[in-house]
Amino acid sequence: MTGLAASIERRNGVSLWRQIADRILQAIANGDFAENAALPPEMALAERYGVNRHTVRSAIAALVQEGVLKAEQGRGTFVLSRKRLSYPIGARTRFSTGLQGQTTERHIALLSSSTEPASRRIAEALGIARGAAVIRLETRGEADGHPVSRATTWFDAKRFAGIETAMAETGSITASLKRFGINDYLRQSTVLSARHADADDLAALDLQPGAIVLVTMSVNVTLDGQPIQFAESRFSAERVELRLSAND
Amino acid sequence: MTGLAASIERRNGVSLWRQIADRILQAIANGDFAENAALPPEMALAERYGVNRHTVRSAIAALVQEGVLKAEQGRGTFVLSRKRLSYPIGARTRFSTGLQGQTTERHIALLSSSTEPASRRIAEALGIARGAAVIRLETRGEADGHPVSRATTWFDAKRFAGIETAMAETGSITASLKRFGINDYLRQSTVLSARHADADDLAALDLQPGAIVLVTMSVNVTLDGQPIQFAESRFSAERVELRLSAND
DNA sequence: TATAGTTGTCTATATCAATAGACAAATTTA
DNA sequence: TAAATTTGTCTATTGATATAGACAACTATA
Repeated sequence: MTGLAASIERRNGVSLWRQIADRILQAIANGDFAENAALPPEMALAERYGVNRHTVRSAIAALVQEGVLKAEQGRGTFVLSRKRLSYPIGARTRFSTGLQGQTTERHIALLSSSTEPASRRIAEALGIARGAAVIRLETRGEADGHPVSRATTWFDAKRFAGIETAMAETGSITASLKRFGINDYLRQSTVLSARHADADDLAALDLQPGAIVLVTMSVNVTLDGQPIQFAESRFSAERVELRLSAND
Repeated sequence: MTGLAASIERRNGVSLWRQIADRILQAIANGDFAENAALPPEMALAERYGVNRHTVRSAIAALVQEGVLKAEQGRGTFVLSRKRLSYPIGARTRFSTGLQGQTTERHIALLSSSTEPASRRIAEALGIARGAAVIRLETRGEADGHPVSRATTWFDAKRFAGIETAMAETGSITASLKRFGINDYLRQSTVLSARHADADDLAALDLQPGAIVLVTMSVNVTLDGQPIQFAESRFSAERVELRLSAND
């Protein structure tokens, strides 16, 4: 709400430069800076946060490294990257259609797949016996070549044998399910949480350590309520916001 | 998914002990430990994360300070606190009814209120002129005496003059709106994001520095679609998860 | 062309974070 | 009771984090 303001805490296990970098990222994501706009000078930021100029420089260096900012000696420091993508969540959520108008190209890349026995949680969600075989897909959602989400998805192995091939070929869950005779489906429930990104998230989403991910756990069902898919998706909180609409 | 596993990153501005503390909190919130269950011994944790025992001890010390763990010399370290509250988000979300069954007592405390000119964003959300007077309420949602959420809410000052008094008296948005002739309302839209808690969040939600908050920005409307309220709410990601149901 | 404003680099110092090892203190188990 | 297990305390060392100050290099502007 207040842009670059909001204060900084000491001795909490998070370094000052990391906290300041987070605040700047937040401000950019909130749209407080236009693209190519100049950041306030280092001395001004140092004063605002009550830290040394070198500490601010560490924060800026990290963001330059990340490709978010560009510093020019004598001129100033400039914002390169854009606002957050707004990702809709609702009963009819689809990865590719959701981002229409915000990006031009999007697809889902299959990173790996395996078959494993269902844990209790997954068995419950899919309505199958605990320990029954499930197919696990590790995927990454990409828009305009940039990673947007990282998901782990489980399907009943009996009903959806070979879905990993369909995913690899089509790059789309919706298209893959069509091959199994499912022409429409709904998102039954979603549980939302947030945490620090782990090593896998960092690599897959091209994040800097310390980044935050939004986590959704969802169940998709056929129109008559039969569960078909359980998924845990991770989104970069810096790059994505989730939007819930009433009419969806 | 994998409980206490998930690895740890170095040189990223977030100290190892803070990262380990976060992982333990996550595992507890996920229900990987029963209440009063023993944490693995310090040496085992140190080995699992590839760090020195003293680093694990720092993480545990922080969580003991927070009241999440209790260490007993010679016996072990034990989990005190419970799973996350599951907070429903949907068209008919209400603070007090949402947590039914999970808590016994809940209300909203009014921290402060003020009148200010509407920013562009708030004017748009409420469908009033930019700069028109709006009432701003700073509130804290509490359940069983523990802080759950911290919210900032804006109302059209013309239509809802004196609503701060109603809030202070009733401790409920729903009850306050009734005094203005609004017997029912819907949540029109919600935008969800996450960030590190700022100083205000830390104080209001009784969090440790470095904690993550889930942020929702929502617009409530009357049944015929007239906007009445714009709100930004912050929830502790450690203590709360947000649940989206299809039939809501 | 000065001058002011800005980022870049260097040196120095103090504190925090992390590692390492040793042993004490308390509890549980054989 | 003795041994094993576990948390608590202490000392020492290293590297990362943060502060402080000075000055160089570059840009825009009066």
